[in-house]
Amino acid sequence: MLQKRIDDQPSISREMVREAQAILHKHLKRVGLKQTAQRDTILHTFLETRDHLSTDELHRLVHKKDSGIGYTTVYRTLKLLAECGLASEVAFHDGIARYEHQYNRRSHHHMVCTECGSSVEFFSREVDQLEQEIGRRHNYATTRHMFQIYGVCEDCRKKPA
Amino acid sequence: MLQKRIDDQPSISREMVREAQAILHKHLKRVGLKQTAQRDTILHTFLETRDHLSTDELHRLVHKKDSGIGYTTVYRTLKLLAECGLASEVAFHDGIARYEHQYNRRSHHHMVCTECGSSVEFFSREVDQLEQEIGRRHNYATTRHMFQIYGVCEDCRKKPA
DNA sequence: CTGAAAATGAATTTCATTTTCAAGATGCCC
DNA sequence: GGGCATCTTGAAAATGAAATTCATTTTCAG
Repeated sequence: MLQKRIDDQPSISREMVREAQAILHKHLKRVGLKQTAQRDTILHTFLETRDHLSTDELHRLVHKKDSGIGYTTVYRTLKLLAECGLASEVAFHDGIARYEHQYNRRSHHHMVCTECGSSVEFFSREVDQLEQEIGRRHNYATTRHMFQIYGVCEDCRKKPA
Repeated sequence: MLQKRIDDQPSISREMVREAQAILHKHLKRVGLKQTAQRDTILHTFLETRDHLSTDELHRLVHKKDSGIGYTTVYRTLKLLAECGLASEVAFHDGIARYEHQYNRRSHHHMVCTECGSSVEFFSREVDQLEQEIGRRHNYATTRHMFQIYGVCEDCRKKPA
C-alpha cells in the first residue's frame, strides 16, 4: 500500500492543533510555567505556517493577529516549543536561526539553494542509520544530526547571470 | 595494501608548508593583493595546528609569534585562505565560526560533543554519494554538503552531573 | 478575591563578526 | 635603487542576531 507522507497535508488539521496545544500546556505545567494567550497565539501562528520561520518572521506574522505581542515573547516561546518537541531549530548557514514544525513529522533533511535561499526537504533512511553507526564506533551518545546539501536550484540556474 | 590516511601525519611536512605558501602567493597575485609577513605568519601558524580553529583562537596563537598582528588581520587572512582552498569554514553551531585545513585532505565529516565542544572526524562514502543522488532527483546543481552528528563524548558522560 | 510567582515587551546588553580609516608597507615602473 | 600608487594593517567603531534586564501586567492556586 502506498504510504502517504504524513506531512503532505495542505494545512494542519484542527485535531493536530489541539494535540500540539495540549503538549505545550503539559510542558508548561511540568516546568512550572503558566499558559497565556500570547503563547497560544504564537503556537497557532507557528503551526499555520509551513515554512522555516526565523524569530523575526514569526514575530511579524504574530504581530498581525495581535499587535501587542513583542519580539521577545516570540523568541522565548520558540525556545519553549523546541523544549517540548513541537519545533526544532534548523540552521541554513546564513546566520539566522530558523524553526520548523517537529511534532509528528518524519525525520528529514534539507537541500538549500545558495542563490535564493529556498529549500527542499528530502528523506533518507541511510543518514539516520549512519548517526547510530558512527556514534557507536567512536563511543558517543548521539542525540541528533544535521545533513544539509547546498547548491543552486533549477529556477536560479535559468535566471540570467 | 593498507591505505594510510593522508592526514594521519603527526605534523605538516615542510614540503606541504611550501606548497601551501605557493598557493596563497599565487592567489594573492591573481586577485591583485600583496604578500606580507603577517599573512605568511598566519598561514604557518594555521598549518601547524591540527584543530578546528576559531578566528579568536588562531589570533591568540599568532599573537605569541608576533604580538603586533591584530585580530582583524587574522580574520581577513582566514577568508583569503578559504578563498584559495587552503582552509574551509566549519560551523559547529555554537555561534562561533571555525576553520580547518582543506588542502590535500580527504572529504570528511564531524561528530561534535555538545558538552565540551570537542570533535571527531569521520569518513563516509555514502554521504558523498547521497549529495549527488538527491541533487539529481530534485534538479539542484549541488556544490557541497554538511553532515554533522551531535552527541556527548565518552569523557563527558563519565563526569559527575 | 488576593497575592505570590510568572509573563510580558521595550529597551538594553552581549558577543562574534565586519567595516572604517589613518598610518604604514609593498612592489611595479623607471 | 628610488618614486609613488596601491594595498595592508590594526585599533576602534559599527553591525546585527541573540540574550538579558526590569518595570509593569497577568495568571492561578488557595
